[in-house]
Amino acid sequence: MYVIFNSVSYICNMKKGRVTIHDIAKHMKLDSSTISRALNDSPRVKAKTKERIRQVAKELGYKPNVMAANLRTQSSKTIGVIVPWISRYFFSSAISGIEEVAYSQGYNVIICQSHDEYDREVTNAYTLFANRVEGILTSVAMDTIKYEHLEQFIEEGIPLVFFDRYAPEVKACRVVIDDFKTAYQVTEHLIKQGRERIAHFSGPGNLNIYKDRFNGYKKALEDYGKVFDPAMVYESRLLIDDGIAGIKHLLSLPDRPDALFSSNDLAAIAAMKYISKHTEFTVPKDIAVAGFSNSPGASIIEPGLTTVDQSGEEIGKIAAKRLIDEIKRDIDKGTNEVITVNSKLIVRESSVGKVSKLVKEAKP
Amino acid sequence: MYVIFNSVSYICNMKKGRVTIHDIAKHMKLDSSTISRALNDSPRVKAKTKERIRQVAKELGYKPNVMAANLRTQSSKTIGVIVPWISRYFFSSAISGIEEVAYSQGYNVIICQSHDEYDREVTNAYTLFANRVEGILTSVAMDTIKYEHLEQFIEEGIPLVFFDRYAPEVKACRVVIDDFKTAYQVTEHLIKQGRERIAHFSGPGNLNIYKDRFNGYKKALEDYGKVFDPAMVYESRLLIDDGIAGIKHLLSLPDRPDALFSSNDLAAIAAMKYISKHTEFTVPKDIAVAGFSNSPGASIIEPGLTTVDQSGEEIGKIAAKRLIDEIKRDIDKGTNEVITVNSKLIVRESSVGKVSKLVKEAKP
DNA sequence: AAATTACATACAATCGATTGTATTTTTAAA
DNA sequence: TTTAAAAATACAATCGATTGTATGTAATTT
Repeated sequence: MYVIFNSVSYICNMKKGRVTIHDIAKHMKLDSSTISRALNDSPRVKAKTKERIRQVAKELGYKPNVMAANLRTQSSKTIGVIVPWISRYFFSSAISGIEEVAYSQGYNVIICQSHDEYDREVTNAYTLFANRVEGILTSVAMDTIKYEHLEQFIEEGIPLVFFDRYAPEVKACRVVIDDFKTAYQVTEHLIKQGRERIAHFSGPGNLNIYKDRFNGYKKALEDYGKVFDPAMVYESRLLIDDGIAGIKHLLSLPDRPDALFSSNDLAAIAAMKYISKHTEFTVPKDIAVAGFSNSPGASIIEPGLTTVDQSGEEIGKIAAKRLIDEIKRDIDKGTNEVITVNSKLIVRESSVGKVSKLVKEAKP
Repeated sequence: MYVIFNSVSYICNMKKGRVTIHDIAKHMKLDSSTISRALNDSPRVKAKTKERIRQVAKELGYKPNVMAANLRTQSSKTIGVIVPWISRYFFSSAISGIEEVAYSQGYNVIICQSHDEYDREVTNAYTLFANRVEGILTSVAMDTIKYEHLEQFIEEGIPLVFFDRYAPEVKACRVVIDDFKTAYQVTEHLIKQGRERIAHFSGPGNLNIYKDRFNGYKKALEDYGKVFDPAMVYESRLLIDDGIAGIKHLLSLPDRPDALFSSNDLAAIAAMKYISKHTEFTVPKDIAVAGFSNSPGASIIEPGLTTVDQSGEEIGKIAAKRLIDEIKRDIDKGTNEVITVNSKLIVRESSVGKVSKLVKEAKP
């Protein structure tokens, strides 16, 4: 019979030098491999021994060092995420969904933000690579027009899944909503409310989502026999100031719009705020407004903002599931598959009702 | 002279087996230790050799494996963050600030969410420990009343810094705003607008921030000679439904309030929405409303919500700086130091102006 | 009781980098 | 030219776990 517990207290007092399986092994006069197998519940260790080992491990305050395990097993159990801004509602909810799925499957998540800048995105990609992430989830920066930093992952066999904003050139799965279709529906809705001159806030043309939304908008106009007027399109980065500048510009035109479809909620809300504070127009009477994304602000503003519901959480979850699937199955990588997540038009008061007389008068 | 580049293409084609310093060493007929030193710019390697090594490393597509380096150096260059919800604006902006500082100092950030549940917080803490994070930043869950899972870090010499919500029992630095003082100011402001019956939405009593805000509210009432009426305090988890239920309840009282100070914006906005949609009262005429945190919605809602500006980004940055300081200096750990970040009352229309006649009449 | 099998555990290499010490090469001084 | 000192590089152990192989012991079969 061994008496092994009397030195336990001594070991526990050792501050820095964490307890390793070798310490346990020494204490129990066993080999570290047996400890490892026991703690991993291998059938190669007797049940009774396992129990004893677990007991001692607990008493010694053993905590596994996953870094060591990962090095040995050549797996990091980590996935990397690059988003433009963590604090944007859409992205933070996507991250929330990603984290949810990842943790349930034993993966850690390392998060980086590109601040919508290409250079930072490249640095982030490098960091994630050095950390040997097993997969990447990303929504590309507004500034990104080269993609080698993303392609390197695919070349090395590390799966990559885009969500929301993707790089068409890169052969990777993408989880998106049908931007074209939903933008079409938004525009159609505005047309059906009797609007004649529908303006559009668009984002940087290199991003698919904005291109698609623009195309959906344009197609709807054409299908319903409205003239498409380039002067009605205001392209920007869709920040608050852009929304203000955009609406200011559009309302100053001789032939001003009677509706606005913004490619995101942020700019739409900024525009609405500007209209109600600094102009004599009212929403929706004089100008109907619709946004995109259904951010929390859309249901707070008065009148409620018509927008497109796009659940970041759901998109994040689906993207994470797909990524982990690719990691685990170790196949199917590099397919260009497109996963389309449901999105739907949410009609609120900002776009409903007949256009006001004012607009008609303003026309020639 | 060596001719070493002709086999490079062969190596580059090797998919899985990543290039290591040993591969470079073999190719250059050098020792891996020299490669390591060269890539780390050690003075022990000749400048010319370094240049050659860097060149070959690049050609072979070498990417360092930080996991291996970390294991050897006993450092993970990673800090862990546990927040209740990533998608809450305050937390996502705090994370944004944390990430900002961390990356500038070469640290990665692993993020977990507790969903405001104790059990998940414990699991998260365990995961972060296993990943050998060098420090922890956390804002504790609403449900947390035991703290061993946090204390273990301090016991093991891993610095921990609280931000926003802290555990008073745990001997760790905390980065907070002066909740008592600002809550006092909010209440004072409402009193100065001539409000007589000020209600309060409070959060779970085990969380310092809500306790402090409540105490600030109470103290202001006392200082200004108002009676403190427990019936005017509604305690909840401050979610949207809680805000609705709370205002419903308060307005149904025989002696209803003429002002509301909510411990967060979410519930305040929910209450305002309820008031304008389902009652005959108006804000601020019949009931003034103030919130806490200055979330984006506060400036979107009409009338604008009076609230307290509390920059998540700044708090996150300061907390991260402090944590990294503790990690690096390897001293000063376990001090109970409190770092107070500026916060200030933002007065908007929701609380300004004289109280309406209606209220006076309702009084005895 | 001898031989065979199954079971439990030990040994040793390995993952990819870092780092103290030893050795070789180069340079400078005698 | 010989030798000492300095510079450049090689050797080898290490971080903490995992895992294929070897070894020893107990259980089973003949």
